[in-house]
Amino acid sequence: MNHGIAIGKVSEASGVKVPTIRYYEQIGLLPAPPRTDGGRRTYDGKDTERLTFIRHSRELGFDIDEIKTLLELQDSPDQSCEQADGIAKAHLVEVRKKIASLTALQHELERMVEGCSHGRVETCRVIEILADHGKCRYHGET
Amino acid sequence: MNHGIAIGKVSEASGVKVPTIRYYEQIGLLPAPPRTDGGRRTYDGKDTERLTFIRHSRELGFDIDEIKTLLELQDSPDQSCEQADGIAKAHLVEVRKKIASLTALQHELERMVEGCSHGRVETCRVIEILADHGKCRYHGET
DNA sequence: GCTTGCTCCTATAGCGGCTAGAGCATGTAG
DNA sequence: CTACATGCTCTAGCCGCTATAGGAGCAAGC
Repeated sequence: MNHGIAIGKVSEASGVKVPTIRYYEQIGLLPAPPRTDGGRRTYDGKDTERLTFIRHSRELGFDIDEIKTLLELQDSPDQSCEQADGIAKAHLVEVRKKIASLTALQHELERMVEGCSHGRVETCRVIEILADHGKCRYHGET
Repeated sequence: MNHGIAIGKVSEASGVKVPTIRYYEQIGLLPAPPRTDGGRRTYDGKDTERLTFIRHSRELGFDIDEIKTLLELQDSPDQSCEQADGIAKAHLVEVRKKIASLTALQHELERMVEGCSHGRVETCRVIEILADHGKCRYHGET
């Protein structure tokens, strides 16, 4: 009888790399699964789902702590989804901020690159703007 | 006679924190300055400029290796600025990619949040999409 | 001179989220 | 039975800092 999915299979099915799965177990994001007599981890379908949830959440930029909360919420379906909503909304705000900041950064880089004389470093717009903060229009965060 | 600027002053002038300055020295981004008899670092105007250059470059998202190259270029003004140009251009490409990815992410998050019934977790769109990758339209990187 | 209190010093460890490598044990196909 | 893939643990490394501990230096006021 072959009960339980090996870590490699669960990795393939979920898209989470093997060492990352072990890391998630270590930090308590994924429960420690039962082991075979030989000491190998054996997973089931629930674990695969959980890992897929985690991977997807990470792709969407949620950090581990947020994912922990989201997973706990998923486990109690009768609770209000206010908290999940809140996490997503807060994250959306952060993403919008980052886009705004990166867009300003993009414009500044364009200005640098376009203004470049393609000559000697002495007259290079790129170096010039980096050296003199006053010549730069970007004052945000990356 | 008080020759040399103390690390605190250079920090204030450049906007780079004191431990970060020491860190930059450690990794060879900033040359080790002379010391007082008591063993304190003494900087000059050039160092302040260099640190400002570094800070500004970091704000624009360049990594330490790129900054090393840019600083070397700045020190040899007669060279062609092709390389500086290249670094800036490559970085611009990365920034544009990131913006595109974050914009897709933003839309997906909006869809999640807007679709939320604000009821129980069981019917929560946020949790639902995270659990089922197929329901998500975002398939990029953050 | 002496004390107060600020700045500075080194050295080490930690952050997040993994990833890589060493050196073994186990499971499986031919 | 043997080869080889896959698994195991443990440790260290990545980036760019930041924080903490435990001291030493130095200027100003008394």
